[in-house]
Amino acid sequence: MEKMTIKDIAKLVGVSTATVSNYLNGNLTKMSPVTQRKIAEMIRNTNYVPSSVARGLATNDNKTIGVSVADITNPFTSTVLSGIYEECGKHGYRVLFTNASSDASRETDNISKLQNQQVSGLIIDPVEGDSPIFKTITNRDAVMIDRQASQIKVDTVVTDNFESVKRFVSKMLDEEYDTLYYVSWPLKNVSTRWNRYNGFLEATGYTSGTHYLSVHNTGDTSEFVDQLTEIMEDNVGKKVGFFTMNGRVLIRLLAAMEFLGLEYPIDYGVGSYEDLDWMSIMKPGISCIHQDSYAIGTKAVEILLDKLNSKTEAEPRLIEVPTTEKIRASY
Amino acid sequence: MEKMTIKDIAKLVGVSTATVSNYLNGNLTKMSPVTQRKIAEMIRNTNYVPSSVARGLATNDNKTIGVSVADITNPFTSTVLSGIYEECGKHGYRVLFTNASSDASRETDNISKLQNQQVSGLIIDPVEGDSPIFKTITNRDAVMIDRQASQIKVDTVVTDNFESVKRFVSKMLDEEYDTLYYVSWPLKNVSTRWNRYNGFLEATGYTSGTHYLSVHNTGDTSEFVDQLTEIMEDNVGKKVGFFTMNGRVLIRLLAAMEFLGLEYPIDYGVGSYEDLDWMSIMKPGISCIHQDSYAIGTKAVEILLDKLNSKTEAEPRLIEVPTTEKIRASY
DNA sequence: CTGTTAGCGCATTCAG
DNA sequence: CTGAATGCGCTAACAG
Repeated sequence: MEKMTIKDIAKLVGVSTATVSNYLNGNLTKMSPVTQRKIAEMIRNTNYVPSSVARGLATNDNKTIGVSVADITNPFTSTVLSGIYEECGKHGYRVLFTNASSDASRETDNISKLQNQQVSGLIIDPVEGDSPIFKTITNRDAVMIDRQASQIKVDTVVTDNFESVKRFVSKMLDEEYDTLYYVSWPLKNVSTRWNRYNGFLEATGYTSGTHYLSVHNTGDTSEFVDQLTEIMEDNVGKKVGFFTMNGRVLIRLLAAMEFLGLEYPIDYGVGSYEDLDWMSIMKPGISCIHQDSYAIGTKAVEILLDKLNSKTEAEPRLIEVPTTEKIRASY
Repeated sequence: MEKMTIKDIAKLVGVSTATVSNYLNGNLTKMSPVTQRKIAEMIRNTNYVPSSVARGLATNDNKTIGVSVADITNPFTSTVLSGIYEECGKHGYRVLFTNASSDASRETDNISKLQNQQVSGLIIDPVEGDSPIFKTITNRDAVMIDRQASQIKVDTVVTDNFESVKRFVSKMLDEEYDTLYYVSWPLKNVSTRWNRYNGFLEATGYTSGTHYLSVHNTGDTSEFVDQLTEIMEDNVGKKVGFFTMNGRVLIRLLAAMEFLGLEYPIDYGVGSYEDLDWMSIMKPGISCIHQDSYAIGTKAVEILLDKLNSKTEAEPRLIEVPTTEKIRASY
């Protein structure tokens, strides 16, 4: 059973390759119903499948969208990817996957490679808000997700960071905390971290730069523990709470607190962005903000394919996907 | 700046396309050093990048490996994928991603699509141990990971399931448990679940079919809670322990126990397969088996590319990646 | 309604 | 050491 080509089935049916090609592309008006039927049957019998590679060469559009993610290991990201894949499948697109492992230079590399593979479109989950490579992408064939560039040059799909944190932290405030802290990876140039921080500031009224605590995602957390110690000492007798900007940061906080012999919700209160499965079985459960990662993926694809089909370049938009709250008992 | 082709740079340099092609493919002996230099320079100046699509058509090998995963949302799987991507990149292969969302028919679909996209090779993380589509894949261009087929027809890379569970459970036994239970998703035809169960049986000496508890990964867990209740009632005054076959199952168990008002390690002991970041911050920390998911990914790619390059079909092998133990205080 | 033909960008003989 | 010619599988005018 050799690999069939369009020529083979044309010969078998007794028509030209052009006719078969037309059939494959749905130009049914260009041939008689009999021919259609004969071609259809022959294709079924031979299990013929057109070569997407050849088609890609001929049409200069190989129906694949390239995805660059910052870190596939992040549970948020894998859910987004599943959304992307699902939506692409619905529209007959494949997905070419790349992962930067949180390394900006890897990302640059990945994106330029994707561009050179002549993908139809690009979906980028950026490592940081800025990168020279971003200058090379256009709003005609790309969309960004999760994190927004400092300058929005292409459509960007993010979760509702600012407002949802503002709302959530306001609720924490209702519990009469004396003081609240925002805990995050180093803010750097990452929009999600900043937007959540700003939502936090808006709710609390604190001034920027204060009530902010950063952890490094690398091994050593002694510095972080020291800062925490100081904060807790400064606030003896007061009610102090923390808002962590994602699940992994929350883990750092909890580990550090455990190390200090402190327990929530007694010694401190805590709430977090991101809703991970294990948060519900903590004792007590972690109150958090649930984001619809899957929808971010599907939405991004929808927008992208829309653009690809209507070759008109529009103004870049910022789409915010709403969140929900899971109130449990951690604060 | 139009898209350059091999013809363009051939013309610019003043040689034929064949020479440029030879240069691109490292056949440097076929041209003078001067020509090499001129071509090299021209390529640099024009930012020329050969079209992988065209090359794919011409060579009938488009340097992409297709990946079919059972569920990208599984933390295990995303780490594996990152390993796959990394190793592929090192060897100049791209990765075409597909996800079955734990649906066997989606998987069949995905794999047959990948086959029709003329990928160079296939890596499959199967939904179940058996599927008609597996008959269509050969050991020349595919490897399976994580779960093994009931009949090993292609090289398969898995974690050391049986032995590591056997060892781990033996240690639990040293703590003088009166009785131990294995908790799992329904065993079905999934090798990882069975192999871990068999390791459990080997260590405990129980007979197959006993001391086994299954949870469904769908919403309702009332049945599971009932079984648990019964077990705990049957064993009042005795020391009872549980081994969960992965992190998500552990979560179900913990949630159910919480519902019953029971606490580890007091009312029961627990250990688990899989080492997830949150397990260390549970109180007390969860003792578990740590598997090297990343290595599974890289290993799979290594084996696959090996096969692709040495077109000789060998006997399918089963490769087991070793695990390590994280002993904390949950039993 | 159907067939001819010329590419798409590159690799690969085979001559020179 | 170099180039002309041919083909990979398919699409897209353009004729008929």
